[in-house]
Amino acid sequence: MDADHQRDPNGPTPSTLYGTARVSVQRAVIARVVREMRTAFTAEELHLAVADASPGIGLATVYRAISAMQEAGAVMTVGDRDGSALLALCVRNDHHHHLVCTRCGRVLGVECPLGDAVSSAATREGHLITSHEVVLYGLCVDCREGTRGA
Amino acid sequence: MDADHQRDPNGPTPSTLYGTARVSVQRAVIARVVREMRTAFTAEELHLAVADASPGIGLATVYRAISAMQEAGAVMTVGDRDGSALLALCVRNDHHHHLVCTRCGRVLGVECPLGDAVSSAATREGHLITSHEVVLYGLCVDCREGTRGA
DNA sequence: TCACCAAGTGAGAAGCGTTCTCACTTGGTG
DNA sequence: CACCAAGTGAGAACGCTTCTCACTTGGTGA
Ligand SMILES: [Mn+2]
Ligand SMILES: [Mn+2]
Ligand SMILES: [Zn+2]
Ligand SMILES: [Zn+2]
Repeated sequence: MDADHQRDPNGPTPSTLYGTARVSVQRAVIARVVREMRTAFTAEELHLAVADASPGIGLATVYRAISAMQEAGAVMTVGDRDGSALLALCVRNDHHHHLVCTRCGRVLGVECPLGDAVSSAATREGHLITSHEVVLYGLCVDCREGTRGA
Repeated sequence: MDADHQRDPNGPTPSTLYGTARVSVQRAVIARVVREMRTAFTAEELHLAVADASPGIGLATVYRAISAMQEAGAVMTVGDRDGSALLALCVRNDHHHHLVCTRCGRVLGVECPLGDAVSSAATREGHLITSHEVVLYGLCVDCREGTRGA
């Protein structure tokens, strides 16, 4: 059942972001736009970018595509921005987390910084830890250089 | 400026959860109810518990109290439940995170499982990490025993 | 090839958690 | 005690997300 959450390990942009769900022409457009995304984005921002590429695609369709991509493990929520969910394309399909640049919005997939002691189905002081969420915020290499000395 | 986010280190239930904000009679009631909370809670659940102790306190007042407690560092968001923010009382006032029992809702403050490599203002592969979020989910000791063999 | 129909779509309405507005009250300060 | 910034309650408003419904699409099997 984990197959639904595993995508093609070859390359950072799998051929489909929707798992086993049907890929309509609208979803193909949305997937192409998402693959071009290098930063975190909201549903509305994605809708605008999609409308720029192919006008007429409804907001509900964008939301439904986001749900499908989330279920497929291709997109994750990495925070909120003004009440809207902040989304990011997962560029790797193993267990990982995200580093969100608070300056340019770029998102980097990072290895799980939690050790074996606090990994899936591990024990911590008598408690059974079954899952976890980690998000790192900071400056990417480029933005770090840009603000050097500021 | 960090003083606003530091509370009395003596004991797990500081005398005020509101930092420097004014403590009205309504907020005193809300603070007492929150201190009795042993599980994560939503704003509506808190409002119901507050109404049980002292009817007439408005939902907006509960939300405003939550905001004040969050700014004071006494309450943190530990997830969502059906679209509502899940909140938890912070039982420690140093840098820490939370383990939420997915069965009984109990919340335990846990030490930051991230090492020095990924701590505040640390560097990771050229990126400057300024903050992070960590939430652990699993079963507390009691619930783990309750489901033994199930 | 073609009928079938589950899955997807678009537009707008609806839902719902949260915030805001406004007239009023409270409580700390001097 | 006067002052007034801060807080309150009720309900309206806001805004993100989901739902509804009639219609279309596209994968599957005969
Ligand atoms: Mn991890
Ligand atoms: Mn930490
Ligand atoms: Zn950046
Ligand atoms: Zn438990």
